Amino acid sequence: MPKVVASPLHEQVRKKITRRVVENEYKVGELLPSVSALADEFGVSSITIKRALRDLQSTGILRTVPGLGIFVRERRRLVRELDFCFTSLGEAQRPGPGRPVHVTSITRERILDPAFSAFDAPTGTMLCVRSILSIDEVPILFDTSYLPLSLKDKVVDEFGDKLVSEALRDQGTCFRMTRLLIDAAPASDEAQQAFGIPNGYPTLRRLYHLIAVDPFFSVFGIVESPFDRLACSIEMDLPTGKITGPRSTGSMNHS
Amino acid sequence: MPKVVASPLHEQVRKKITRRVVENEYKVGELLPSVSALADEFGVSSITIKRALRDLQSTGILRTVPGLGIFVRERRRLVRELDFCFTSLGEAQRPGPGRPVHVTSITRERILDPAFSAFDAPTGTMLCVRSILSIDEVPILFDTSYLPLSLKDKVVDEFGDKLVSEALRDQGTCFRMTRLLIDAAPASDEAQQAFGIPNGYPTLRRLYHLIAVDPFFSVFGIVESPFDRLACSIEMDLPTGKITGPRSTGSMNHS
DNA sequence: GAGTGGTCTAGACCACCCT
DNA sequence: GGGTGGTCTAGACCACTCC
Repeated sequence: MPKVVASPLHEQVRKKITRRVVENEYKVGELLPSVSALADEFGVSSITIKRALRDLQSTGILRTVPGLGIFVRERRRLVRELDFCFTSLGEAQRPGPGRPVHVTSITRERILDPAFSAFDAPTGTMLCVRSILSIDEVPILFDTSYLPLSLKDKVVDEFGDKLVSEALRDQGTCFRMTRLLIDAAPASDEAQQAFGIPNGYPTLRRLYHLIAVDPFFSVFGIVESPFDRLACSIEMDLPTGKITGPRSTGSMNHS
Repeated sequence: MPKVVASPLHEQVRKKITRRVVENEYKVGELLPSVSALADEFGVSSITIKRALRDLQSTGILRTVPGLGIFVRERRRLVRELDFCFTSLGEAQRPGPGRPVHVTSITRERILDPAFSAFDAPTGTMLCVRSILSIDEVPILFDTSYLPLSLKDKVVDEFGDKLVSEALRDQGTCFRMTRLLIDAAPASDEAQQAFGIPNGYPTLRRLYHLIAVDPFFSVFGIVESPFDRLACSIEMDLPTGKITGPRSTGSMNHS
């Protein structure tokens, strides 16, 4: 007799709820039944329902409002053509009403994230600027830039309405090469706070190393975006291997 | 008087345990103290410890072995230069001892993932081939390819030791363009099974659309990798915006 | 058998929202 | 007040591993 191990209750419940969302039984913007109602319906304890709902947190399909209930979240995502520095967002990033870039901190820190070991990032203390770029009031990018300490006075007045790499370029710093490393990761503590996302939420990251013509000047940094707010696209001709475009500067896209 | 809301116990515990791992107090490969021991030490219930440990699942820093305990996992990751089709892994992917590519299923399916709406993917039934690419016995890529139904007989014998896109190219199919969409996402059910990763685990995804010279022939697909097993890199000259390389064909990297 | 972690439950307390 | 979900606990049961 084959050994059949039933999947855990919270997993069954999670999948049932997921199915109801993707099949539009629970519609976007709608309030889900209360935990106790779901517990009655599924014939399990309310704790198990809570467990299932909590495990759905990282999928981004739900939004819980304290005291009100749990809603089905809209899924809409920005698709951005991968460009040479990748921290810009074209016209959407121009300073203007709404001030899309907000600097959250300027500190002195070492580069600690082990992912930077792929670059040969310096180990000493650097100037660290963190900022949030929003579009239509929605935070999309969380940027952490590491700059030489000497630079502070020169660029600090430009912060507040553009990203560090943009500010430097506008001030005449000439970069000759960009190294990018694209990966995924659970949200950092800072990103959790910046985006209001829960622990473990998947993010798309772009670690960058901007190499200036001045051989002693480099900018390191990392941009994080919640997985459901940004994706990046690339097109290339196959015989040449060269990148086509960038053509469009970012478009909203249901996904 | 400022309102100070203490962070939840499970969050405090989670951060303490995380800190002990990153600061090497709990070393790689080592067994963590048992749940009850941690509960005693932190002065909380064992349930709260379990909760904290479960929330650490998606960070990939722990590995729990049933009946034994919880270990600190080694963090080592493949960094792969982004190339024109992005489903290949250079020499590592050549068929040989160990048979790195394993086809898990060949079915007929529609493309359902809404992320494909960024491409103008067909809505009809297609031939769907899923396969796992491993390196050193470790699964790295989970590929889902969607092909025209007519193609089955022609390529099916090539499956089993290479990815679909590779097999097609080796059979003479000439592609003129690749469209890529890179994003992050929680692991799909299939990826969870293929990689043995828990629900909600962040993955790096590359959706691809290979456009053949034959205007009626297209290949769509998606490659998923756990965030802690693969990252991709890119270098470009800045004045031209052209991609440098690919140079190295993949290297292991602590991160 | 004694240890491990995973599951499931009941029950209590809290903060929040609406009426 | 009565509704919501989030937190924390105690306790029971299970499957697993090692001795």
